Amino acid sequence: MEKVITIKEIAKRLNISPSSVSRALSNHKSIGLKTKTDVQRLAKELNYEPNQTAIFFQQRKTFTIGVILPSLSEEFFSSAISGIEDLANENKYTVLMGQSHDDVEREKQLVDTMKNHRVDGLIISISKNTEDYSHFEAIKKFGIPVVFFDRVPDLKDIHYVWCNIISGTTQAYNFLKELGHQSIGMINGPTNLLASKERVEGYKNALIQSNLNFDPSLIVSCNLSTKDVFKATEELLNNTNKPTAIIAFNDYVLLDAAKAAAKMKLKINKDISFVSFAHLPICHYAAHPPLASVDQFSYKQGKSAMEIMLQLLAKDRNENNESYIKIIIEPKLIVLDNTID
Amino acid sequence: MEKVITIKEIAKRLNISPSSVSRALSNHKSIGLKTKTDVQRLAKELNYEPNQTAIFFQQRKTFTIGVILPSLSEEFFSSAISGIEDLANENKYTVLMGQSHDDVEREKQLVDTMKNHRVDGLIISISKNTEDYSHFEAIKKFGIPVVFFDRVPDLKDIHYVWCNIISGTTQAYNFLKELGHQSIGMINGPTNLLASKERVEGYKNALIQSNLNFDPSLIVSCNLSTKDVFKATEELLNNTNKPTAIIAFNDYVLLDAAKAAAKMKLKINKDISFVSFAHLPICHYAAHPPLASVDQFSYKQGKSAMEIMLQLLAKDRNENNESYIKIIIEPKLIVLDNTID
DNA sequence: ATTAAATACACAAACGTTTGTGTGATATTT
DNA sequence: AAATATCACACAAACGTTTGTGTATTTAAT
Repeated sequence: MEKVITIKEIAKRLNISPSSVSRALSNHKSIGLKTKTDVQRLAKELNYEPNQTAIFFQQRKTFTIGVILPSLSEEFFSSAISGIEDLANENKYTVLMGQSHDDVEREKQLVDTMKNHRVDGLIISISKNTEDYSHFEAIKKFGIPVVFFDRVPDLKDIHYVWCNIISGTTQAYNFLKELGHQSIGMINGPTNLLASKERVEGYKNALIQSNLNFDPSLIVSCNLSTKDVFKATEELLNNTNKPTAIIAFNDYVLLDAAKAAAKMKLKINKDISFVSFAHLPICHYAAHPPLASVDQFSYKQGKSAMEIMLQLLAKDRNENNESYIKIIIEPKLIVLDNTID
Repeated sequence: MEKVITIKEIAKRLNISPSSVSRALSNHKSIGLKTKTDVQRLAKELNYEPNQTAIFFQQRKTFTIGVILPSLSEEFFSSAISGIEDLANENKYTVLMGQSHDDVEREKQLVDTMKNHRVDGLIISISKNTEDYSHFEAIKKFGIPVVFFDRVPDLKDIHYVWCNIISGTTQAYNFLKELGHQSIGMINGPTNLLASKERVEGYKNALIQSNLNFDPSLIVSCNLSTKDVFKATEELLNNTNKPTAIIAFNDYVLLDAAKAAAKMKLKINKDISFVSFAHLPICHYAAHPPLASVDQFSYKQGKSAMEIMLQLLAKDRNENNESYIKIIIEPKLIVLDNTID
């Protein structure tokens, strides 16, 4: 544990002032060539490392982006954070990460921590139970820009990245319809999520396009837990208007739903077919893969969120930012090659 | 964007000194009751938030733990980081996260960033290609403790958490042997990884226990990519001493290996059986699940790494820490219930 | 030769907080 | 009543860096 080298120390050893050392290191023109090389040589020799905490403090900027998401174990989010991180790193930013685990209290506490750490910005995908948004207001008032992605609150005055679930669901529906399915069910997510609302909207849109009537019993909601998915699947399959195909909220839901269907002695892809959302790698290894999965481009969503953030960061803090940046990403239905290999 | 409230500002408004405000806020005994309540009331009213960057700087402590891992998309690591984060949060620490993507240069750069950010400690699972450890030496010299986990360099003078792969592999071998398998192959990972070396050791141990001879052709290495796994699988299955069971480096390798075997018209779990490592949830949904998977308790590994870190952080920085903490976690072979449902 | 401009540096303040020390005013002890 | 202890606060320094301003010395321009 050697003594940590500071600018002051270098200054003392060379008998010059700290300000000159600072300027020499940053190649300021007002420093003479000899002094410059002297300083730079000694700095390297002593293994000088600038104390970022001092710089952060002095510059009122931490080059840190807070990222809060529900859970990294969902591949969607781990992929999204990669998008954020990659772009962040390219721009000298680092990621301060926190998982809410869909716990509102923890989310609030994390926002608070981020605020105290003086992150330069916050990118967040909210917990599925979050309905009070005051903690975001608080951090915004503090001058820290907030960008939402994927799990976005239903508010007007926010920046966000959002995948066009409506069109994705319509695509999914039409895909199944063209395969000849007449009765198409849907296992949806928690009703308070915009993601769920838009799936319903996309579903209905497809019906309207085809001049079909809406049967509410074909859509069931669940809280995404395995148990609830099982229940939802059974409910759908026992429905009087029994679907021959189901649109699952995402790939995880699909896996459980297919399992449930198999347990009911149904042949997957024969008696009952599935389409889901996310298009995770697991689709290619699953016992019961979906016919297709709607790719929501998680990496791109993360990257886009960071793009918005960089724009906001470039802005003058005092500008009146009455405008909000919203990026809509078009999802893509990926038909899987399920030639069982 | 209101003016940010500082201690100085509060002091000015109350006509007292900043030091008194500071002490009042931290409930120092030398401050009178009236002043204390006055300060605390005004602080709340003005929405005062302590500037952590200033505190970090002043206290030479950031309450931030750097975590570098190869890739969050591997569930093993996303689970491990959850273990780290949970324990960190309980102790007022936050996680600064970075992914190396198995790129040595990026790993080095991340270590450097962490160093500059003055993280209080670094927890890392190294890239699979890392063979030069000088960047870790550098950050250690800087007084920042480093704890390794799972992907650990083969060095003596380090703190680490490590899963007893040797015993795990022996367990896996014996499990297959008791099922009657005579010729058991192994698809191993990159040879420079300790994880790979120990798998070989565990494999050999099992042989010795059973008084069997070692056939080197039954172990093939791969770089974990899908393509390489396919190649390795084919090599094993075309071997003159053809295995009836294969121990895969991990569940991802298993998925590709099973796919490769299926492509070769082999019946999984009949012509060829698998055991793997990690025991990811995907095992329960896979088209070709392994008979068993060795759980390496990733969450626990992460948590243990953070435990070591907390111990190191509690130590006096100037103590001579010639002792190194090593935690070995016993893995557990989980036999899967593959009654196809 | 005189003045102006450029060079190369030093000085000092500031960022917001914590903490050691100093100091009057009460309160307590003898 | 004098000496001492306690209280409640103010003052100042420090953490390491950046940056605006001041100032000798040198160089260039007239």
